[in-house]
Amino acid sequence: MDWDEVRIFLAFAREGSFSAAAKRLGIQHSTVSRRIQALEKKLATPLLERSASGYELTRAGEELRISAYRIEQELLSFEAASAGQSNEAVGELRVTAIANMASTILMPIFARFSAANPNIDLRIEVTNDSVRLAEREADVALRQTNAPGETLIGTRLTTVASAVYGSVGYCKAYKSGQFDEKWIGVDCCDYHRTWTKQACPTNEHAFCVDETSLTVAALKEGLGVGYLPCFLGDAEPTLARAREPEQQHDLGLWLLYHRDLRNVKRVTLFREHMQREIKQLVDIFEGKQEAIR
Amino acid sequence: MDWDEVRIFLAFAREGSFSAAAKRLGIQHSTVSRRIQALEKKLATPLLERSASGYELTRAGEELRISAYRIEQELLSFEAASAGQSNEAVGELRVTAIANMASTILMPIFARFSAANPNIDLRIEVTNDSVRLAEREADVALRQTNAPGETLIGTRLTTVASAVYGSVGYCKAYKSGQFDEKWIGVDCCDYHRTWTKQACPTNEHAFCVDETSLTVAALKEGLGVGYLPCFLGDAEPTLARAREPEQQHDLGLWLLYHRDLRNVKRVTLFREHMQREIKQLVDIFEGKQEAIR
DNA sequence: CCGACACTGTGCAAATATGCAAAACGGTTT
DNA sequence: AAACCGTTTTGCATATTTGCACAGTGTCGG
Repeated sequence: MDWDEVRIFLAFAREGSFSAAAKRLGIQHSTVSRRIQALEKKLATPLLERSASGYELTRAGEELRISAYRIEQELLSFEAASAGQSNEAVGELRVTAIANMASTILMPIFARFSAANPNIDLRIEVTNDSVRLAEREADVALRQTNAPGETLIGTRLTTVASAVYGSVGYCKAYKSGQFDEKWIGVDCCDYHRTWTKQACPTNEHAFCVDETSLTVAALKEGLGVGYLPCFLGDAEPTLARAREPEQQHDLGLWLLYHRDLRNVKRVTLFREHMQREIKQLVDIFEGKQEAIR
Repeated sequence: MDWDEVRIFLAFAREGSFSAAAKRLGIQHSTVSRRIQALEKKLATPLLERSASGYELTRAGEELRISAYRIEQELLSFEAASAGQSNEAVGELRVTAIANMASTILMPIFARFSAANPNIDLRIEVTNDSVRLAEREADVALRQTNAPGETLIGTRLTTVASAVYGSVGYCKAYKSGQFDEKWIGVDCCDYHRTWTKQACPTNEHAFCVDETSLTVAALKEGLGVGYLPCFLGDAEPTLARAREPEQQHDLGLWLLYHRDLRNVKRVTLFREHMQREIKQLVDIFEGKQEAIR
């Protein structure tokens, strides 16, 4: 029995299709298909069967999935332990961050880390949906939240304040009482969706976006007002605050990683780097206007 | 990371050399060497280092060995469970038996099982040293013992009686008091060695053998007397009992297998077959002379 | 001290697995 | 019903891995 086929099967069981599994594994779907076939043949047991929508695991397949998961955990924790021992700042470090942050304020920080640690190849990946660090989809996750997962450990880097923004022109006209505020419908994350709903209970939006960068662009066009993290809104000279930030909209910026990685050099280095750098930007994140002017 | 490399590493860690690992895995030693090299490269951690005699595992290697062992257990128990579910009498059944039995009295029984179950490919392997059923070196073991391992389960098929044999001519001459009995030195198993020592405390042997079939041949030549299982000694017309079997020399014949395999069809079938067949041969095994005459 | 032996590393040819592209299939939409 | 999308399967050329043979090295025993 080829143990590597179990790894491939696990990817398939997670993703639900050969194609998706292949994509994650970075191999061809035909290979996934063939190797799972080979596995079934060797075990003399079908592991999956066609169903109405996609595939469904058989009982044996389900059990193998569980076993494979345990094996994965076993190997991941071994890898983490062995990396912790060698204690060298080498290897790959996969960081997942939120799009709007990674492409703006964080990028120079990443760049400096990379320059300071040339032997660590840093891979930044943008993922807005929650990433499964237990399965090591990434080594480190940067997340905005007030309730970080329990099984993960990490640091609260800073507080991210948000406020209501509009274009400079829009805000001026609005404040002089020319018309009611129009809210842009946002669907980029749970927080912004909820806050918008609270601020604009009628839920009437003439314009909707599902991505923070689109919110910025829409606001610039004078289409209305909407929530933005201050570090984004304040950085745009054509935008102005329609309301000042409120504490209830504060979010923690967390740097999270799996317990097993807590002693791995490249992770601790990255954590310390982020803490140092973010500390200098705390005013920007917390929306202290003085920091801008 | 290729999980299959962990499997190969485990074999290496067990056997202590590339060659031996390759032999057990049924692949080339160069492959073992290359894949372990590849594994070390991927982990960026040395797993083994040269030492005075052979290789020695590094700390990381030792940990990987432990992880790999757990993984193996995980997969073996999955395989057993999945085979148990399908409940079909198909697949490979690896039986390990003692040489002198397998080649004589048991062979017709194996043959009948094979004929009755054409979809099970039966592999008989002769191993005198204790086999590790936990690592599934075999599915079923046939062993002579009075203390079967605790972690294994199985059935006591019958009692194997042993007696002292010599050639017909030798026994006749000896019984008529022409000379003292000469003991052949045997080293085929702990039991025979111990018994021989007890019977012949001087430990003076003009002729020594280390295999039961050699004992038979030596006895036939009239070289002396020695212990044989009755089913072997009685089957040889040119041999006669120098002494009758004693109860203290009785051994249990056990059919042993791993707990996980207790519900696997091909194993239960084999067990039942063996029980049925051996029951008919109980007189031969217990050395009841009437059975022969 | 030398030869026999067993083990590991390397070059090359053969076997095997992979990627790629096209075809087949199922489900959904127009 | 037809066209489309995403997915899986299949055939084929290529890339990789494996086995094999040989060379190099260390150990053991005479």
